[in-house]
Amino acid sequence: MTNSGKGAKDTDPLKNIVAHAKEYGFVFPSSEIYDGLQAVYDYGQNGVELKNNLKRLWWKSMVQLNDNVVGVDSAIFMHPTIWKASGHVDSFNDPMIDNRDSKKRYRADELLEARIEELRDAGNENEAGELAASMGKLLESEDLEGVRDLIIEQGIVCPLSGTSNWTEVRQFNLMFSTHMGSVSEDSDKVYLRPETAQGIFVNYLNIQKSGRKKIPFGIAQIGKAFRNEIVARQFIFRMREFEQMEMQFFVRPGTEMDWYEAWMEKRMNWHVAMGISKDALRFHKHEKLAHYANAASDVEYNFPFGFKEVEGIHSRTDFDLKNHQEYSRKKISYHDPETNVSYIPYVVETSAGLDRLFLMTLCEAYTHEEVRDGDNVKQRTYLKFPAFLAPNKVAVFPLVKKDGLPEYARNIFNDLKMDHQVVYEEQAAIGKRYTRQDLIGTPYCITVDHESLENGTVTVRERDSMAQERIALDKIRSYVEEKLSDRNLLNKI
RNA sequence: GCGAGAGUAGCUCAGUUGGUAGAGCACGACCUUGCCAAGGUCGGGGUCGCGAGUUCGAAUCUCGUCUCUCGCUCCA
Repeated sequence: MTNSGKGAKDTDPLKNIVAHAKEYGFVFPSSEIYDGLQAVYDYGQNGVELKNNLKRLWWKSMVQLNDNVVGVDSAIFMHPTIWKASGHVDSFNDPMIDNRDSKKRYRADELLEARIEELRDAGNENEAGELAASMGKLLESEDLEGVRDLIIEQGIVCPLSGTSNWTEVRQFNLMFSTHMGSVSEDSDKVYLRPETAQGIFVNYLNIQKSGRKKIPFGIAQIGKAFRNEIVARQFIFRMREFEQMEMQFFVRPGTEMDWYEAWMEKRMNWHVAMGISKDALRFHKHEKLAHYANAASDVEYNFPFGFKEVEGIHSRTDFDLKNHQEYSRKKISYHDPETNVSYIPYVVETSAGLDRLFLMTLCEAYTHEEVRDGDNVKQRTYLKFPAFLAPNKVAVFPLVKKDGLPEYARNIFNDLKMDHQVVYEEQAAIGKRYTRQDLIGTPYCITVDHESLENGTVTVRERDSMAQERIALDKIRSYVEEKLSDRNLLNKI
């Protein structure tokens, strides 16, 4: 059935995955009955389970299994000055203007800057100064119409089309803002955080002191962040509201490159442990570094639309803590008992996009293959999640809906659901029920048949191989426990 | 935001030159079968993305609008 329909659907794997995600309760467009909201998505009944499992395994790997990493959960609203200290206020606000003929978009201030440079080169120092002054004034007062008038007045043309057929100037503010308090005034303006990292930095002192942490140590956080992207596309890859899983590791200056390398390796191992094939993963080293970093690499996954970033490992130096010390005027230095020296710690960050990990997991799991059944060739679609990530761990079926099999199966279901996310189903033929579970990636199906009533055994059917084995009733709980364990995998990271 | 394409049932799609909607699958009930989506009977579900206009009459023509896809653009 998946192969019917338009050719375009078959040649675009992402389309199949998006359709599958919606049809089987993983991801829905937000507010869909109101025609949706661009670049916002909701996680459905199966999606939320998968997402929670990813969070749990990240947290376990980062916090529970690292003696020197602790967690935090900071608020989304933060003091507005934090975003000045972090550099977001300056670099997330740009006035943009489009040329209608070339369809090219430019930063309005950069067009004027270029003009000022021209004037300077031509020796018109006075004119250049005047222009710079009026531009500064207009930008300061956010007079965007004035900026446009100035561009036209200066006869600035698009280098491509050579025309001055400009649209109006629009302010692209990548941070969402709202007002705190019921009276809207500029002084009450607060932002929805564009990253979770700052919530860690501003709590550094609290945690270091209350937890008596010694460097090196890390603080981990999972939480929502918001960016008003100009264009948000590619399903849940780039959303306006997204969830980050970040860890900031505080180290002695000069040791940051060792930690940077160590965390790169650890994080890559984690992705592999989550069932992602090594061939589909790679590091991308940043050549052009952001203002805060002295080294940066991305973990990239080979999505249907190419290798794209899923996690960044950045050496952030002391940029953030130093700026917070300056803006807050609170001393943020650490006295190192080993070296007897005080310093502002350096930071190595691991920053994963949870929604991107979700999409990566889904892409990796989505399997469509042809299965021989005698002379027939059948299509089979299933989600090959590792068992510990699957939304539902086990499905319990009675082979038929009579002869006391449903009651027997329900007892097993009621027992297993105390420890795991388990589903029970008795509708439709057994084969159809197996297929339904394949489509949402349930790794094990337990079926109660007539033999169960006689000798107290049930069949366990494994999703990928479709192979069945008989298990005694009193062994089921430990059997499932062992199959779902992440112990051996996380141990190796 | 610009350009191009698209929007009919949960999904995939029909719907002929305008005459107020169909199929398959899915879903529900009952019967039958009983280990890999394929039996039978019956049934629920759509103001054809939304809003105007033309017309006696619009899923179909026109305009606007929203959403999606692709390409530009942007991307800590």
